[in-house]
Amino acid sequence: MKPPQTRKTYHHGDLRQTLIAAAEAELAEKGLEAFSLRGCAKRAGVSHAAPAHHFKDADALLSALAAEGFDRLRASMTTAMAGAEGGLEEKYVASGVGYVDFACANPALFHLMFGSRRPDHERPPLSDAGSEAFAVLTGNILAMTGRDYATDPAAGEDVIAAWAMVHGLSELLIGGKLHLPADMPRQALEALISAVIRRSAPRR
Amino acid sequence: MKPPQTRKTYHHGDLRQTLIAAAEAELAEKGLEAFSLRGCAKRAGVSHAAPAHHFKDADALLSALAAEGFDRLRASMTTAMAGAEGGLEEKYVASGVGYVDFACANPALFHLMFGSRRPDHERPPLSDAGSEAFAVLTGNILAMTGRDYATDPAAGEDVIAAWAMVHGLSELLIGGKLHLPADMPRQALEALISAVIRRSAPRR
DNA sequence: TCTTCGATGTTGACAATGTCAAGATATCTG
DNA sequence: CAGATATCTTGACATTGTCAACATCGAAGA
Repeated sequence: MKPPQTRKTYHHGDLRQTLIAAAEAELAEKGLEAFSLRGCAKRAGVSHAAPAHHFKDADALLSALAAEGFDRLRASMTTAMAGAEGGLEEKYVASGVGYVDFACANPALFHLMFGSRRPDHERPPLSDAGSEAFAVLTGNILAMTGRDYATDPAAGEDVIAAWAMVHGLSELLIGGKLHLPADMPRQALEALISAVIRRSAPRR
Repeated sequence: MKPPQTRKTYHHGDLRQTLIAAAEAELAEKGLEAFSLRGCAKRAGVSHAAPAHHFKDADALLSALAAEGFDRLRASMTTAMAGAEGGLEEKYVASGVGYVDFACANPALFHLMFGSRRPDHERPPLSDAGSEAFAVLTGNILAMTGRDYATDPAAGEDVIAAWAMVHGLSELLIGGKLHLPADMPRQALEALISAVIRRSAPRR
């Protein structure tokens, strides 16, 4: 973000990254439905057609942003795990809380990452980032049960239940569907989330 | 759907319902991202501005469609329950399978109902339909645990866990995130879904 | 150093879209 | 039967994504 308003140089210098940051701001403010590529360009202080030199499409820009999102989702899970005290189950629950926290802190980005067909989830930069976040989850379950999702089909149920629970919880919280009391203290909310996630822990 | 192509009468006769049906077709074919009001009008065989006389907005049309979706979601859950043999837990699992089946059969509609801010979820026709679907779930949990979500806050964890599990499972299946073997027999898939849902059943 | 040339950014244009206003036509009401 | 109302059409406008043509910069090689 060298020149937030108007820049002196004809060339921007780091437009690609600036556009991704602008896209995230645009997404957070206006939501995916009202997302506009021209709006991103305006935020970055360039003309409406400048993004085309860095991203083929509007969707390509969103893909890059989604990939960043998966990286940060993974980071949110691992840092939450690092702060957890106790056994494997505590780490498992903590990673789930990290997942949910990320979703609640970045609802529109989360929506882009999971609920949209606009990014191309099959292409490497995005698919890799997604797989790595997924690996945190499967790693925890491997540690708890000794079963490897990659090789042991019996681990499938554990992994799916774990992922579905944290993901569904995230979606419902973001969507405001749960109608939780507005004055609910933050600590009580965290406790509720933890308790729900704990239910999905694999049985040994 | 009186006149699929061109009609003889100047007035349509039942444009409102026709537009909702057209919107569902448009949604299923093109997805929410590429949904177009003019496309709906074309499908219904009317001019591009005709919908304005029945729906204030494109969002108003989508709201009406989403409300229908919640009705059908509830129906999918109750019919699945009716076909279940066994005790309360079997009915609970069946209602969840009905939820997931609806989502998989109507992915774009499901996306509209839960993942979009375009419909106004606060206004009666939609909010009521959503509440009624929700009531199937809470009803089952009340039957199993004797706790009422409306009055007993201790039921909250049960209800949230149940909903999060079926909802997350639906989202992940729709999004193709689970990378299940493509040749997986339908029966095995249903068994897997049932097993996962059963994990979220309330403990007595 | 100079000069190309590719990368990067701008301007202008186009089709598609949602929405509005004005007019046309059918149906209803008295 | 006549005015009033509901319904539909046409035309227009601003906005958006994308493309093509042009402008500017920076760097690599002569």
